[in-house]
Amino acid sequence: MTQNPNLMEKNLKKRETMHRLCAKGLEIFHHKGYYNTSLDDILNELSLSKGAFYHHFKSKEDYFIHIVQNLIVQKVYALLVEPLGINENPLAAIVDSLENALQPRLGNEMAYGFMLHDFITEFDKRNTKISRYLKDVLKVWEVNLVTVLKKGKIDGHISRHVDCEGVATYIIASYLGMRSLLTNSTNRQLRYQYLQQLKQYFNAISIRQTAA
Amino acid sequence: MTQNPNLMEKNLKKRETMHRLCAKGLEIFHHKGYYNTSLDDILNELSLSKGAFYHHFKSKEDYFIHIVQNLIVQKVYALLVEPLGINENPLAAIVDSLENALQPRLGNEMAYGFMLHDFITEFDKRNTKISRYLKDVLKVWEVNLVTVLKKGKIDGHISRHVDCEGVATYIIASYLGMRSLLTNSTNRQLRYQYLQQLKQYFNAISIRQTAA
DNA sequence: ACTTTAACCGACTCGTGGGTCGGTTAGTTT
DNA sequence: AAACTAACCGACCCACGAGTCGGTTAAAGT
Repeated sequence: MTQNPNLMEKNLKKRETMHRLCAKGLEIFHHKGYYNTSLDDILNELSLSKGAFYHHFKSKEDYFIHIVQNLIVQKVYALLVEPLGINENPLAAIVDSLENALQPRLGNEMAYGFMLHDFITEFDKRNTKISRYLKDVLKVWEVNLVTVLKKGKIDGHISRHVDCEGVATYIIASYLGMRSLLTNSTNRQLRYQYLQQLKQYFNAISIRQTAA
Repeated sequence: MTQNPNLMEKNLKKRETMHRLCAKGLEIFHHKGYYNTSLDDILNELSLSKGAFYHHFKSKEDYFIHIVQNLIVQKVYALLVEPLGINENPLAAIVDSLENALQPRLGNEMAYGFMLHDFITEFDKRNTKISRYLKDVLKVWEVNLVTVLKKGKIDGHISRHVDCEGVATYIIASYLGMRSLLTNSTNRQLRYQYLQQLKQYFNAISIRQTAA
């Protein structure tokens, strides 16, 4: 019960190991797929044992849910939600955030930007519990998109007759699909084509700013 | 070597069993996922044995490739390629085909319309051989989309400055993503929103037909 | 110093599922 | 009718991977 510095240190150790497990787990799960990755694959890389793992997590499923709630949520916020507030014009902000999210990340973590979709499709029909957690994360993005779109209407950037929920859905759908097409090929061409067409679409729903 | 009617009959028997296996396999694989379905799951439903299976196919992988090349290709053609030729205006034809493909099919085979995407994401990073076969099928759709889009330009339905490859990519991406969002919920709302926004987008790249 | 406990170890169990193999049956050929 | 063979049977093998459990170590508490 004593809350002295020693206990603190123990907690830190625990947290650090759990974080190492989660980080490496996310990396390998995303690379090879959840069901195609055995715990030993991860534990070997970290020189940890089964015992260590089950000391910290009660199952592989529990483990992955930790990863979703700690790491994946963070990435979605950082890449897709927070950037929405940067530009005063929401459509421009969305284009910027997607362009950035589709960039292959520096280092070896290519296409690391947004793994949510890969996992959603993997767990769909296989593990409804995990699916729900993942869809919740997606919902966060959607809600934020709708919010900035509505604000864009008020601020006169977006045509008043558009259906913000519909637009958000369409953006998400096209982005998810794009991510599917991009796997295997870090294809600059594809990314460029996608962003160009997205802008075309945005033209159709935006209010042209009369220059001067 | 004798090509008499009896041999014919044998071949028919073989073909019939293989077809039953493929059809049921596609149904269950699509429902539960390839890796989540054991051969026994399928064989029990058909009251067939391991021996029968391995008499006709050399492995589970070989089996699935048969399914792709016989059944999935057919469905893609029937649902997404052939309808492109019906309407003289390609954008209208595309909208119609997608609207139809997103309809849940009659009977219990809901969302049966287009399973290609589910499989592509499942095999990505897990089985590159099968992935290639699946991507080839997707490519067929893409090529046909580009063809009708280019024809649409010539016929004066589509603005001359658009990038047909880019448009095809964008259509495919949004459609694949839409399919992801539709799983679990046979959501009429989502489908409607998607088609509305697709039309918005098409407005941006089409040449308005001056009525009268 | 002695005990307790958190963190970790690794051999083990056990269910699952792809693939094998020695059959049996029923129809065909000669 | 005997020999042959395609279609099919189902018990078995074996690898793999999630989860278990009785340890060991090292630091903390007393």
